[in-house]
Amino acid sequence: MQDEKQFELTKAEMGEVREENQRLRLHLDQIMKDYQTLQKKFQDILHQQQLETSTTVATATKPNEQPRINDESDLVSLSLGRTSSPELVKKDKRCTTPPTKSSEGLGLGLEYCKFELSSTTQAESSINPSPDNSLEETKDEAGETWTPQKPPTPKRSGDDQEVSQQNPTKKTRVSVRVRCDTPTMNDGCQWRKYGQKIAKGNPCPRAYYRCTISPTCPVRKQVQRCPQDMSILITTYEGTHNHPLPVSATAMASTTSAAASMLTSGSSTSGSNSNPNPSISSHGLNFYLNENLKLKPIYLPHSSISPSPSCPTVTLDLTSNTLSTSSPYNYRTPPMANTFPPRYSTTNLNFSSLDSNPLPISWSNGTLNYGKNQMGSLNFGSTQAQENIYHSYIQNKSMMAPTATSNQHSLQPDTIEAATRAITSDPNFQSVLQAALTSIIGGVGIGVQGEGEKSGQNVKLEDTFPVFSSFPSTSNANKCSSSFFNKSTAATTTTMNKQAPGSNSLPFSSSRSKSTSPENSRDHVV
DNA sequence: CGCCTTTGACCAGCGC
DNA sequence: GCGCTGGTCAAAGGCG
Repeated sequence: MQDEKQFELTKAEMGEVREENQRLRLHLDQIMKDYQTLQKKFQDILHQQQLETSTTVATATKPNEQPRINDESDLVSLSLGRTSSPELVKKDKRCTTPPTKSSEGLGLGLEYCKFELSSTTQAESSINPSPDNSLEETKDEAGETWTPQKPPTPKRSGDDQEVSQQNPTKKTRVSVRVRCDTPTMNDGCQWRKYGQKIAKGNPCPRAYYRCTISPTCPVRKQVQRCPQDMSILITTYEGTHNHPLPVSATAMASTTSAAASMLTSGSSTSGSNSNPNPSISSHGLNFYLNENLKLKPIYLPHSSISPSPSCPTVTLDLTSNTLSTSSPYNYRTPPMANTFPPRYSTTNLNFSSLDSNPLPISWSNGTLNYGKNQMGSLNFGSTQAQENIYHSYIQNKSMMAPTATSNQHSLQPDTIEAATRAITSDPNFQSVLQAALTSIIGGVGIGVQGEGEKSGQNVKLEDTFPVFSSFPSTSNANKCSSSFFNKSTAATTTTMNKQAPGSNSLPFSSSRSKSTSPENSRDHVV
């Protein structure tokens, strides 16, 4: 009798297991379907882009480029967003970044394949990030570097033709707001200061830096303190690196590149986007996307740092929200939009923590470090499947870094839905999320972006996030990384990470800033 | 000596 | 046209 009972029980259990198995299978089928759909979509887009840019990139070919990739052991080739298709990488011996149809540049493309090219005539890379970083070299050899405000000179006319066809004045900028008590944010790149100005309305001087990793690199950045909160450092990047990037620089570059890519692709895909307002609030990771001013722009009060009205700007807000509460100003009040005429769309990527997390995120050693308990706020699940996959990744990660995943929230249904729509309707959005996640999680490995793409809808994070155990850290106490946030990081030095050593150039001059309190700039902020 | 920062001058764009 | 402002240049000086 007992045996019979046990047999029945086991039978029932087996039935349940079988049922569950069936469910899982259905689930898997659904995922596979989604994946295939997305993949098809992605390939379509790639195909389209290739068609569109095939005429412009025909010249950028050099047989010796490919081997060079392998030579640079500590340099990483980054191709974000649309550039991450492994298929494309294989196909494209020219090392072209994936063709984009966006007229605005991916501000900080990290492609380096064009590094050695000098004879190509491509559109300005910051305008068109595709295989065209060579342009800078052409320009620079002529003694003219990045001169956004200068009218096109005859020698650039060839290049600018394409640019002007797209948009002559638009240059995507990526502005990163980071809480940082050091003069500059260590993003891994080498910068040389070439100027400093006191911008109107901001008592803190703005410093201008130029990338010095390559003498021909057109990338520049502006560093400025936020007038409302001096602990916030606003770094605005412009241009595209035309050289290999140190590993330590890839995190920031990938994120900014992705952000810029999102800005550019946002306008190009908005028409077909089923969700016209992909504003996602996933427990702390907020994407404020306004496309072509269709949405009410949400400006940061520090818009003064984006000086040129001709530059669409992406703002990555990596500050904690506690700031907002401690400050007399609400940093995300829509009325701020009135202060700055929205000539061009501005995208704010808000990585702030909504809860009052005292640990801000920071760029450390080139890696974006998020405070503990932040991981839980980064859920991009759309369907249960996506959520599960991401959670499984999180869990996976937590095995390696147990402290990183201690606080996981469940997703609000509408949030999930919004995320789903956004992700599934815009492949580029996915790249952005991927890059953001990549950076935030800290194990950044965009170099193997191809793997991530393979996974289709559900980004295979394990493949995309190789641990950067070799991430160089800086010994420069002046940098955010070592002094403020990442106190736990071992301070191993590396020459790659040398950034304005001993820089006291922080646009944060006490002698100049007589009025650094928020009150003094209130009139500017309105 | 080479690289870097500092800083005043210069230039161009923009608004009035 | 003029003044303001942002952005860049380049000489001078500092530092390792």
